[in-house]
Amino acid sequence: MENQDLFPSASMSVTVDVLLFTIEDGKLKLLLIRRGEEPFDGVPALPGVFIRPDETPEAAAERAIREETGLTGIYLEQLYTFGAVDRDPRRRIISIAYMALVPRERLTFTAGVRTREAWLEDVDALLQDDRPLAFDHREIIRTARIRLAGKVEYTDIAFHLAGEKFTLPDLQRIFEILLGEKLYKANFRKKMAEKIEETGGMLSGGPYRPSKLYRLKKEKDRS
Amino acid sequence: MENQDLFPSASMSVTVDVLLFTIEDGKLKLLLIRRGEEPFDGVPALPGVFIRPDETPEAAAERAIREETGLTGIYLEQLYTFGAVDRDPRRRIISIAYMALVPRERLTFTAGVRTREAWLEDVDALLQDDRPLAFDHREIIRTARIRLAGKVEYTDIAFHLAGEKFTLPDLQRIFEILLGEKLYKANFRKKMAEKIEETGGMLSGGPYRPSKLYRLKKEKDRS
DNA sequence: TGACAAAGTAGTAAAATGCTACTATTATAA
DNA sequence: TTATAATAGTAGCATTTTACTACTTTGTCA
Repeated sequence: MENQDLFPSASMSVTVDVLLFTIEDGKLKLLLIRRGEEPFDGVPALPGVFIRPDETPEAAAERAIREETGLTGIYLEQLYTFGAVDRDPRRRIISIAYMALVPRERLTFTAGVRTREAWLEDVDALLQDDRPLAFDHREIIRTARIRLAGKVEYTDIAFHLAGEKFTLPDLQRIFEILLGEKLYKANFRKKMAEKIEETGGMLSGGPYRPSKLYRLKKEKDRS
Repeated sequence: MENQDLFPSASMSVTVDVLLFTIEDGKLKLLLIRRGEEPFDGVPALPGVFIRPDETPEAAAERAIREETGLTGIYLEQLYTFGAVDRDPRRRIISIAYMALVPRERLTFTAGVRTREAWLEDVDALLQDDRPLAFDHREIIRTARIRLAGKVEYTDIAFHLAGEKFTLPDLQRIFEILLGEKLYKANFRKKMAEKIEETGGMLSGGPYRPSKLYRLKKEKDRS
């Protein structure tokens, strides 16, 4: 990389795009904004910022989230770097995409300073139809959706979409939404057993039998 | 991303680093080069190039490989993008790392035009000791090693380290090297059965019983 | 007090995995 | 020509995980 080259000083703009996911109404949703300038003025897009010279990509992603939602300290992971030569019609831009996961109850958002509006969009519905999205953002979203489904199986990523305390039925719904398939209750509970612990509390308020509240165990406390 | 920003025209250098893996002498090995200029002149490093303005990151990775080995058309996948502010002592550089996998028999290499020498290094041994490596290349290698072990389990990535035709004992060795653990022969064969098909040929030449040659089935032909 | 409906548990068949031990095949040496 | 070494390949069983059904429990609300 830092190898020399025929064009050693060639430089380009680098941006960060953020895919902020949450679960709402039993659906996986994603924060979109309406662009407030060219190109793609008025078109839905992912929130994003240029990386500043003194800023890591991750810090830039955090800044993008903060600008759009006011939130800090939410779970972030790098997705992929998109670098097609013509992905921006004006000039060469390379963009590092980050996925952010947040429980719905922590999430608030308004239009950013330079953004017309912001809203949550049903991801799977969005990927079905062919509404226009700015740049290559549709491809980025598709990549993220696949990654998310894949990582549910071998990481604890799904827990970032649940709150601090959660019920097992709710947790199961999150897993099912991400995976796109029904799971068996009994087996799901057996598999979760080693990862979670009871808080002692119950979630009443709904009709019918209340469910117990759990929290995610620390990695080290697992059997 | 293509959102406007307070520093909309801030730009930086973007490079690609390549982790070219192969299997040799029962070990996972990686192509390293000795740098031929500052910074880190004379220090081992990953091969890499600056991305040209009219070139995708993937094409740049292919070019880096071609320059060092003469090879084209080998398996490539993006690993991660590294962007610590001080990862290059001179100036801000963001680097996209790519993993390349190639069967040992396809691989030849010599020092590149601007490189002093090139050689294959035992990856796990390298990660044990603390020999100096240029930039954050040690961290990049560590990240790749983990990714590789992880992806063996749920993708066909390991097959890229075997040739077109391979024996099951050889294939099992590749899996074991990547995973870092012994596998049970009988179970391994059952699991591979759906992915592979016999070529009809045998690999003789060794002492003792020859083994059958297989090839990877096309995805669509699998049961 | 009882019905509703979801929370939570039991249990069993089938499939995958962990693990041991066997048989089959070939090259080489005697 | 035969015995032997050593790997290729298979059988088979115990254990664990997964698929799936059906039950019992517990609260709210009429």
